[in-house]
Amino acid sequence: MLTELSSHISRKLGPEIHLSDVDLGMLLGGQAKPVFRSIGTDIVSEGEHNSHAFILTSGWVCSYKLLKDGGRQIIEFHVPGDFLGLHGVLLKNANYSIQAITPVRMIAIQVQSIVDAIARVPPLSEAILRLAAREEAMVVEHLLDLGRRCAVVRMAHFLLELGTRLKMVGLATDQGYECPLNQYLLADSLGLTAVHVNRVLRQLRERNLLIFRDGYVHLYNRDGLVKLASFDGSYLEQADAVLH
Amino acid sequence: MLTELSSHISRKLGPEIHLSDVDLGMLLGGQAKPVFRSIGTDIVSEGEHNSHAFILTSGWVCSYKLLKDGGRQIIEFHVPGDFLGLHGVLLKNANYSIQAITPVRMIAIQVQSIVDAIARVPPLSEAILRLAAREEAMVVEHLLDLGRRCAVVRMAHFLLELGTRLKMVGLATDQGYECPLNQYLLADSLGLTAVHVNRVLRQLRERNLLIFRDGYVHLYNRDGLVKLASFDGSYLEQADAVLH
DNA sequence: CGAAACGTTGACTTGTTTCAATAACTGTGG
DNA sequence: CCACAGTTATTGAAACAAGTCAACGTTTCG
Repeated sequence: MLTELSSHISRKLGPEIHLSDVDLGMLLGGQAKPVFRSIGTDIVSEGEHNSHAFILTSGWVCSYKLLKDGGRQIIEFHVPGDFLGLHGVLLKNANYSIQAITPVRMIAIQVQSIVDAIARVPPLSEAILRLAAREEAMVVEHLLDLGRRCAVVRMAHFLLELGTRLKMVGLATDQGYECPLNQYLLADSLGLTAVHVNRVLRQLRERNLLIFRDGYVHLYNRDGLVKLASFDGSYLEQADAVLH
Repeated sequence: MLTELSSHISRKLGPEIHLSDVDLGMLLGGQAKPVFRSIGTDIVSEGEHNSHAFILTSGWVCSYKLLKDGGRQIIEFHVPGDFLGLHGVLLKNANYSIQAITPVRMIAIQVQSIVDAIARVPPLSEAILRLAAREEAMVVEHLLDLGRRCAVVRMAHFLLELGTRLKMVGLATDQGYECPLNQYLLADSLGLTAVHVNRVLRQLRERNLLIFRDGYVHLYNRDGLVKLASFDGSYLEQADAVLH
């Protein structure tokens, strides 16, 4: 049990921070419950306070907010290895929801374990702070997408970021990756309509940059995409670095 | 010295978390240096690692990112009482810059003090985690602005949020507040052009909702604005609440 | 087989940008 | 005290990106 968890956390925290099994035991409070959720299920609901955070071990989820007009904005997609729901623990009420978009397997971590661990295990408190910083760095990058990039560039940047994150956990290569997102999810994430997402994907295909078909993103011309999107993925890695 | 700092931190952390002067001393590592910056000066520069974080005691600053095409996206504006530059301390390299937009006075805090304090003072580590969570909540709200709201609603929501935050530190009333932002800064923040910002402000004025003139935001019809923008500022407050 | 979900395409509308010009205001040096 | 440059605000007209509405094709699954 600890071994599995250890591999996921270690992957996130990078080579410089090593948490002993004792530290992990502290985090878990002696129990690592695996939990399962089916497609469409809410893992965290906006407005509720949560008693658990999660480490995603398989499947994809998204964090999102609903708008008064019925619209939805997806904040981030999360892939295996990601730490979920910390905001629902740290804030009195979660300010956004998290939903499974494929069948999902996670490890649940009790709030009290987290609080105790932060207080008692210095390397862990640093590690969790860094996760929070990295999380914000990703949201900030997403914000740039919406504020200052046109739809085609936005899509290219988004799919490159996703590929980079998946590669970090062994779920992608430079050539491409499996991706369970449909055009409605992409639209909600990029602040576009599904119709326009379709047109944008066609454009990228016709320009021989990438092909997104049958749940697979094929990065046909990765260099061209990187150039088009001015993509620099260093913000994804630096959070795992040492403090000095 | 400690008294001044204490009032600012306490205001941020809310009534439920009390940091003793001993805790604050730990945070400061025995020295609270006041520092000053003039308009346009960068306080944190993207790509650099920082040795200090700051508490803003007077003036306004903004965090932003520059784009390859010369454009700029402002991530947040910060007002007195705000904690700045934590990302430049926690990450190996800051992933966005921070700049003074008025003359600014801050208190500098050494990295090592923060690290030590997190390790040694449990309530402080919780407090800083909450600040991080609140910070992300604000960025998330901003993301909604850009992704799913039209320009007029975006502006209304933005100015209401700003008013709410300023009121929390005694710099605004329900009627309005002093605001040193020009239309170029607003444009960079909202992902619009300055020209369109001008038109949007005119529209809000002609609808008798608010008047933004001569550095003062007059919330002429606050209820109308709240309705227009579906504004709910609870995400600004909840981060300061107790854990249970 | 039929229904539901997802993808694709076209025609039209709308919000926002771009370009351009002018006005008001601020601070500076002669 | 005025002339001047630099910054900010304002407005109009044309161009463009993305949204909306609508229809149809394709796949999946019970």
